[in-house]
Amino acid sequence: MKASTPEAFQLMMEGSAALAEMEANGMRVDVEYLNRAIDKTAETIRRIEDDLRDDEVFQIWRKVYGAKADLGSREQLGHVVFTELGVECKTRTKTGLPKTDGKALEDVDFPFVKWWVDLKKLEKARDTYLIGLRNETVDGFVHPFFNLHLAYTYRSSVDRPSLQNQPIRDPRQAKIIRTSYIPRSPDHVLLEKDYSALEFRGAANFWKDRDMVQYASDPSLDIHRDMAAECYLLDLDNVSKDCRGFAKNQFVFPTLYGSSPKNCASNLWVQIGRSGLKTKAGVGVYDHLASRGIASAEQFKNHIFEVSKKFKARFPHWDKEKDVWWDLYQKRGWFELSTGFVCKGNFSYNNLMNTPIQGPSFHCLLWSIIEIGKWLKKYKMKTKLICEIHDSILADVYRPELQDYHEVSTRIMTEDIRKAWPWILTPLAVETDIAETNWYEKKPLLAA
DNA sequence: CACTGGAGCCAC
DNA sequence: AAACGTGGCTCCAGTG
Repeated sequence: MKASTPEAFQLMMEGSAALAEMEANGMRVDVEYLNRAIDKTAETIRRIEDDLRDDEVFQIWRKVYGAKADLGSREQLGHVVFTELGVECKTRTKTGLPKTDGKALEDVDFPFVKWWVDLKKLEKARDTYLIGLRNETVDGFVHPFFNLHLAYTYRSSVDRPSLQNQPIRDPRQAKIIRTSYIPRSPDHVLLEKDYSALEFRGAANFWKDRDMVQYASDPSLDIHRDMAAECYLLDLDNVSKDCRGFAKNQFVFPTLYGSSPKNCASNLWVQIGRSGLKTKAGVGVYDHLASRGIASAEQFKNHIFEVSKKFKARFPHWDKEKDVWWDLYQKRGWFELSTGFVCKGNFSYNNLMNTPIQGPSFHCLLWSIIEIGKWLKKYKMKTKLICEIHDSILADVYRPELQDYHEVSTRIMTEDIRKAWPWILTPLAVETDIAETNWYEKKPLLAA
């Protein structure tokens, strides 16, 4: 048996108390808006359902299933699309049925199917987010549970409802849902601070790879941009925002967390077509790659194998240490995080790559929440912490305290923490958003 | 009627 | 040899 350290114990105890306070504070909900949004979304859903029932595809659907025809059934949709309509089925579920997820349906040309997918999105918005929120709202506030004891990486989770997965990438979903969350009074504003590149810095700090630390410290360096340049064979100044984004999420992080070059290559290649990816100069990436001699998935795969080799050569200490780290765990059966938590039990290789990054990264945030909470209490401030989302803290800030809160919270998150935890080798930085009316309207806080 | 696992989708 | 990770929530379909 191996116990966690006193430091980890203390972080867990103080963290639990700080998160309990967050729960008690709660987040203000615009209930009137919420009710209106539910009605409006329901109306849109009804309209789409009516149109779908009038579509000739649904006549076929009805012919097959009769009275049992159900627009909500994926199994029925899969049969209609991939058998009755004769669309080629490229992917199947574990149980052998045609897959009917967004990816499988995006290339199906029938307008019926596009609207069906849209219908599902709206139902998700209404059922999971809007109604889910209303069910948990009492007297205009929602008080979700913040857990420290559920994720085995010692990350947090939130439930009833989760506020850590509120839509933000799809602008329509984001607007419908995030408009519901508002400051607790006209004297307050929402202020959200998130750590910049927390997990890449976490990787550098854990592996202590000199070159990784360098990348995570020098603002003029950008690993995602550089890897985009290598993956797509671009000059650095020809890397578009999307190219960088795909390199980040389909090469750099997957590689750090144990994915194979083969998988990275396959995902990157498909994504070029799916997104219509272009270079900064506006050239299609398939065309660009073809002009550099890479015209097939097979050639691209071989290319990404080379990129992968160079990535390892770029960070040789990481490349060596990750296997030492895995071997040690296999020998002892447990491993310890930078923040003192001891993890024992069955972990996969990929768990061993991910947990020491994801856990302590969140612990940086947790430490900051604790210290900001202490400071708010010490000075009897009216500002309240109301939510955290892995690398960000949401505060309901009393307007007269805005400047103080902004300065002190940033200092705690970026400077004080490094004095407490010398294992953090890289600088830390935060970005701040402010929302005067509701969470959807948040925008970068302009320097005062 | 309650419960469960699969499938899917939302976030970081 | 190869392997991206962590969560919550909903509906459907099947079971008891």
